[in-house]
Amino acid sequence: MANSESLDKVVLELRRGLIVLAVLSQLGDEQYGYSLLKLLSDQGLEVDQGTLYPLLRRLETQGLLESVWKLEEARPRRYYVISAEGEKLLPKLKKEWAGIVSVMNKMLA
Amino acid sequence: MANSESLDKVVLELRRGLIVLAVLSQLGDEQYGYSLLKLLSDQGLEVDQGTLYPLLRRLETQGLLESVWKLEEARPRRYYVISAEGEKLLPKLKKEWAGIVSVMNKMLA
DNA sequence: TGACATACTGTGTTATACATAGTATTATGT
DNA sequence: ACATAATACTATGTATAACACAGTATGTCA
Repeated sequence: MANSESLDKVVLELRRGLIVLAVLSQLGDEQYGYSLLKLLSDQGLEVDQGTLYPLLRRLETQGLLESVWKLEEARPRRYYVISAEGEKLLPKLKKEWAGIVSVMNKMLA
Repeated sequence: MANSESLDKVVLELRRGLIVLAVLSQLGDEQYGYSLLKLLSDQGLEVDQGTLYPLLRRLETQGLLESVWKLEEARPRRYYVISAEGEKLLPKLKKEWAGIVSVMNKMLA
C-alpha cells in the first residue's frame, strides 16, 4: 500500500468519530442536510453526503435529534435540530472530547 | 436507548480513530502488546486487549509497524516498533490531528 | 437551454472495533 | 505450598457504520 493511501485511510479513521460531535454541536439551530453539509465544510470539515444523511437518520433513531419536513419552502427539506436528550448529552460529550484532546496532546508531545 | 448508553457509544466512536495515532506515537521505542497497553492506560487511554492486539497486527500488515518475537526473556513477547514508513507517516498524521483539533475547537466554541 | 447548485434517497461492500472466551506462564502474598 | 493475580497472547463472531457509488429531481442563472 502506498504511503499516501495509508495516510488517507488513517485520517479518515481519525475524523470518523468526530463527525457525530460536530453535527450535534451545530444543530442548536435547525439545519437541513445540505445546509449542514455546507456549514461543516465552511468550517473545514468535509463530510460526504453518503455519510451525513445516514448519520442524521441514525442520530434521530437514537433520539439525539428531531426532524420535520418543511414543504412550504422553495423545495422540500427535512430540518434537523438537537433534541432534549441530545442537549443533555452534548456537554458531556464535549467534556469527553476535551479529555481526549488533553490525553493526546500529552502523548504526542 | 438510555442516555448513558448513547454517551458510551459516541465516546467509543470518538476514541476509535485516535487509537491508531496514539499507538504509532508510542512506538518510537519498542513495546510488546501488554506493555503498550499499560503505557497507554497510564496516560489515560484505556484500550481493550481485543482491540489493541488485532490493531498491532493490522498496522504491521499495512507496513507501518515491524515486529519480532523475543524468546530469550522471562516469557515470549512480540515486540513492535514503528517502521520507516510509519516514521514518514507520523508527522503528517500529527499535523492532520492538529488541524482537526483546531477545527473542532472553533466548532465547539 | 444547458449547466450547475441544490436536496435527498438507496444499495452494496468493506473494514474494524469490540465482546467474549480461551490458553498458559510467572510473580506475589500468606 | 498454594491460591490468586498479573502477565501475554490468540482466536472467533458480530454488529455497526462510513464510504463508494448511483440515481432522482427541482431550482437558478447565464
